[in-house]
Amino acid sequence: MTTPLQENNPLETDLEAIERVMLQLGWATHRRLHQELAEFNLTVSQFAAMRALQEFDEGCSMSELAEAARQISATMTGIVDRLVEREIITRQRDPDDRRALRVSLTERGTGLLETIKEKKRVRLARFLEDLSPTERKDFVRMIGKYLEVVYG
Amino acid sequence: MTTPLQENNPLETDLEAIERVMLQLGWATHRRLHQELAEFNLTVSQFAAMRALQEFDEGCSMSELAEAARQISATMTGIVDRLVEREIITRQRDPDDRRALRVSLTERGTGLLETIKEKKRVRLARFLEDLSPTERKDFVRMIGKYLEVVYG
DNA sequence: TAATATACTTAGCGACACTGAATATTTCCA
DNA sequence: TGGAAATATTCAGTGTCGCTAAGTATATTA
Repeated sequence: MTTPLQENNPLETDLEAIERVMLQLGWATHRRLHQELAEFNLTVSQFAAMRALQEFDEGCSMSELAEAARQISATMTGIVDRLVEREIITRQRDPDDRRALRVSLTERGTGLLETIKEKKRVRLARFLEDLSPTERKDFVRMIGKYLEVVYG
Repeated sequence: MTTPLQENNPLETDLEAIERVMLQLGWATHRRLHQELAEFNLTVSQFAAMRALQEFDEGCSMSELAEAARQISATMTGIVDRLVEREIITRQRDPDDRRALRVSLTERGTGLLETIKEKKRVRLARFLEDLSPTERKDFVRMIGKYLEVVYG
């Protein structure tokens, strides 16, 4: 079926372990976030859009937002529709290029985002307490490298 | 708005960095997987169910599967419906408890799962090459701890 | 054996996420 | 300048989630 696992090949065993743990991490993270966000009546995609938007100081276009949140713009239209309706973000014609729209977080949206992030920080802090300063640095570095190599 | 970032408090800065990188990891992982699975006409939830199923040697009940894949059973019914239709898994009455069902991967399902995992391993191997054996061990250990502490 | 508990499904709703086509605006170039 | 091509976005349609509430069938127990 697949290449048999070589007991004495460390690369092979590490690979199995990391594959397993990363898949688990990905799914667990997503499901947990989905459930946490339900409390705020937000979906994971909406949250991702809000986070992406926060990275742009002056707002951005629909296509920029779609790219940052890894969506195609047709999908983003619906997500933005619902966030605009709830006054979490705004969407206005760009005066310079009247084909485009400029999207930004409202004050209310920014506040909501911070509330949610604050809740996550509490759990995260418990994890960090168990790591030494060096381990913390290494963790960030390794995750960063993982993102870079595996997700370009 | 939120507590200002203390430049000289290492825990605080690490927390920001990890919060950022983990949110990014969660969303990037999910979106990438979503797109990769499209090639196989599978959704992320279907893949999660298949992976969960693989952990049970003798198959499992619908409720066990739902719990392992972090779904409620009503949702799992639909996911399983579609996988059964495509002969990726089977669902049969449990002879011992006729309320329950036993779900298992078919041979075809197992093969499909391995094909997908194999593709992921290629990218993962590139990441592992850049890490020392010690770093690899630390990585697995830290992700494991993260999962345990943050997602219980 | 009747009440209760368990295992699972159905129905219905809102939100994705995709494709393909339509619309409006801008840019490019002959 | 005038029209084709490129760009930015939306709309329509389809299938899958993921949830709640309500229903069916089987098992347990008082």
